[in-house]
Amino acid sequence: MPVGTQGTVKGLTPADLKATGTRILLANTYHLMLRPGSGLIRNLGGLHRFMAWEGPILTDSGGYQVLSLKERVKVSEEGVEFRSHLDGALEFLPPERSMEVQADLGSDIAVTLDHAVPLPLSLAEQREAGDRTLRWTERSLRHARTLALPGGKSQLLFAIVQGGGDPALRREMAERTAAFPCDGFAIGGLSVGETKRETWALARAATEALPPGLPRYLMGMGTPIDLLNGIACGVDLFDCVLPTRNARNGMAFTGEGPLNIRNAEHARSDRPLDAACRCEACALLTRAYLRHLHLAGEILAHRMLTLHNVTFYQTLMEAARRAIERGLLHQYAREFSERYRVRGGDPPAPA
RNA sequence: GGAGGGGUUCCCGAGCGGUCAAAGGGAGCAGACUGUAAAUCUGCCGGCUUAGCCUUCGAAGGUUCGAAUCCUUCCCCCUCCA
Repeated sequence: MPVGTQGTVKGLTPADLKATGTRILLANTYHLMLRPGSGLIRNLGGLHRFMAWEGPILTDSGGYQVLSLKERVKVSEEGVEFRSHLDGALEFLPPERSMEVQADLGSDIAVTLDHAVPLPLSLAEQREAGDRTLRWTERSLRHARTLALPGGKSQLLFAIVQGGGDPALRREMAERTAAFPCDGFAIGGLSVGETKRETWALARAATEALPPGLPRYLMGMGTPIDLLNGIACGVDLFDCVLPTRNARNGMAFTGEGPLNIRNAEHARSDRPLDAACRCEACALLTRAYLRHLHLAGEILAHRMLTLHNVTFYQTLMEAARRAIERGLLHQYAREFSERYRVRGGDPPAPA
């Protein structure tokens, strides 16, 4: 899922998104609640109509903003208190309100409100946040069932697994989350300070405790290698800002690893970003031209790199799906990893 | 012809006797970014055998323990008056 926090995948039109192979988007409760307001979107027929996107939308509950806006947030048992980053107004977001906003938006998949915490953190605090998440999950799901969506459509509900950085606690939280009646499960609170090795141990601890027949969504990750590792751990759905944000910051993902289009080595290159890519940028534009656009601060650079990166990610997922169908996922992941070169990062998939 | 202002490290531009290899910005070079307060942020940015040394503030000479800063001459540029 490309990330469309504010009801837009920055720089791309719905038609662009279709061309990338995107099927489902993510949008954000907290941001759309503050601006333009969920009531306004509901009155205009819901988020799909508002942003002219016909495909499915998953809405994040706002739980991540507890991390990303931590200096303007106070968490209590009742819910999350935000000091608006737009005008400083006090906004209270209890689990019930998050579900109401998501119902107003009319997303196809709503996600329960969770309490995400950064690592490292004391085990007692990790447990406290996990327990609170379970109580909030219960409240979120109970309240969501009382809500009507615009146009009478239905909405799937995903519950979020927290549990911090301890695999045993993670497993316990996943088991207790799995007991809730819902349509799928999200794994949150990863890539928040732990090592990659720990990330995958935690992800596996979670997926192994979740029912095999329902979708699992790994929240917020990751790099191309992360996605393959996540799939190997039994994850079905991902979202991440890397392909879009990094595109705007000059980074392009390729089969040979990420590249920084600002780098002088591309100044005279008439190669495309990735010769194997089907996107418009790769079909028509050279690295030298894209570098020029980026250094000149031209908006087209951001659009083209975003289009490329999202296409690259969707192509990677299509290839993974085909590999799974043929029982060749591990071979595919190994071959991809061998070609994909990252300085100093992204260790190979766990056994 | 007269009066005045100025030439600073790639560019713009501060400095106006020591704490100056010289503020700040730009450009350039590199890096970071994982449920987006991000078209953002960080580092480097004269040279070297880098806790030090060498070269540099239009040019040359001088004053001084010490000069980008003061003096002399010269070379350029700009503004106003004629």
